[in-house]
Amino acid sequence: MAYLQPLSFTEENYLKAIYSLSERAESFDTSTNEIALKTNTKPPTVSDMLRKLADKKLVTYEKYKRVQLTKSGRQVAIQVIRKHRLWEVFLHDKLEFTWDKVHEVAEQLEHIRSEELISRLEKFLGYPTNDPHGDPIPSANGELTQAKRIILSDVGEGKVCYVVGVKDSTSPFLQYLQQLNIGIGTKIKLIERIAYDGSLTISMRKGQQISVSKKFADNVLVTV
Amino acid sequence: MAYLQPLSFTEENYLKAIYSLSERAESFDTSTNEIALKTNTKPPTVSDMLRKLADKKLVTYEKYKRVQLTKSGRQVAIQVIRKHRLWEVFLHDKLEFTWDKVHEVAEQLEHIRSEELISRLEKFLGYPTNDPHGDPIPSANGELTQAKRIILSDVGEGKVCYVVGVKDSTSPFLQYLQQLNIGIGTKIKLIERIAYDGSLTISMRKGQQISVSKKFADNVLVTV
DNA sequence: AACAAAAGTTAGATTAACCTAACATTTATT
DNA sequence: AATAAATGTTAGGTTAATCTAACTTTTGTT
Repeated sequence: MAYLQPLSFTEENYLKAIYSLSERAESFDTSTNEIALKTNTKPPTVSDMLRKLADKKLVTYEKYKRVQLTKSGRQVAIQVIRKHRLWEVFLHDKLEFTWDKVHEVAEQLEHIRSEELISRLEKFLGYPTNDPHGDPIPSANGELTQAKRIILSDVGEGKVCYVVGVKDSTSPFLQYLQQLNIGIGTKIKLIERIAYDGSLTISMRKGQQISVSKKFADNVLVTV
Repeated sequence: MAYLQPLSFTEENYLKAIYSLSERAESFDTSTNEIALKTNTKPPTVSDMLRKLADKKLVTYEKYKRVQLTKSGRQVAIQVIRKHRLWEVFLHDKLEFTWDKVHEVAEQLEHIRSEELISRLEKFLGYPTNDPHGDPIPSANGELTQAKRIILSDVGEGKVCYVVGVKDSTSPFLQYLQQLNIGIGTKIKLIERIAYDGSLTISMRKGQQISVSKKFADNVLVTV
């Protein structure tokens, strides 16, 4: 559970990668090649690292088999994600970075080592529950409460929902969102669904109605 | 002037160490052993690093001779110091870290690479000119303007001054300051100097008068 | 079931940052 | 000026993280 030696940035990054690859629908493990892809390294490098992480009891791993995080490995990964997301909130809310630029800087900040820093930062930010992309922020003890999120396309006609995130986080999409003045927390009412092409008529704020494509609505995450 | 490859954390730390060792009264250079001392390494490690930094034109260095920063080496060092001090202000002013704990965390934060981050942070903090220890914050273009600072002991009777920093930054001293409720910006009026032992009677805020020793007053930096 | 393709590992090198032990140079002192 | 002390460098080794090339195991397909 506790790990004596602090982990290197590199080790933290591998654990984070393994976490995100493992926590997908219906898979609790991942593979050497997938990790290599995600971390921009080559498979042999990953093999070495997996042996090392297994020695430290952070992953369960046997040659030629798929990898899984142990309980402590998962805790480390979640703490890194917690730090990443809190820094993203800071960059977005306080420093006014745009959505599409917070990630890169947070990638660096997430490795700063100081419990006190993170708890003070969290307090300073007002104990946020979601990052600027709508992803939930794990609590200090590693709990991750995920509100039920659906895509905007699946909201019923006449229903009201709140934007909590996006599925696509590429720049063009994020920029379009900004143009439409849609962000985290935006309240949206679904006026009408056009059967022909799945496009939606929605209204926001002062009743201004706009039309958005199905492709767009598939990439906006909301809670009802 | 421009350096193509970004420098490693380690290289930045050596440059910072060389800078602080070089910028002391009457010396514009430093030595292998001093650097080893400052960076907690051994002299051979420093020798290697100096050769490397010399190749990158960040220091002027010849075997067995003393080292000096080049113009671009100095610029790099100053930018690191700028980042360090801005982060210290953030930690102290926004996250309410105590004086004595900001340094350690800032040592890590100072290496985060992002021009935009630093300029936004600076703006967010209100373009501070000094860090929580009173040291001046270099401007984005590397200028360091040092307001005239004198020790509290040298303030004339009846004169008013403002605390801008400390000479001693060990914990016991900083804690004593906190106890007296003296910090950066505190307005102090010097009431009386006792000739016998050099101790001072000062008043702050609502006229509460206290007495402090010469030793104490020698370590408080102020501007009049 | 055979075998090719895909996935994964081992072997052997490389680079950065460090070390100790041994050697070289500079400096300070008699 | 000779020599001891201090300072600095070289040589050779270590560890972490990476790579390519060659090999092995697993998987998927005819």
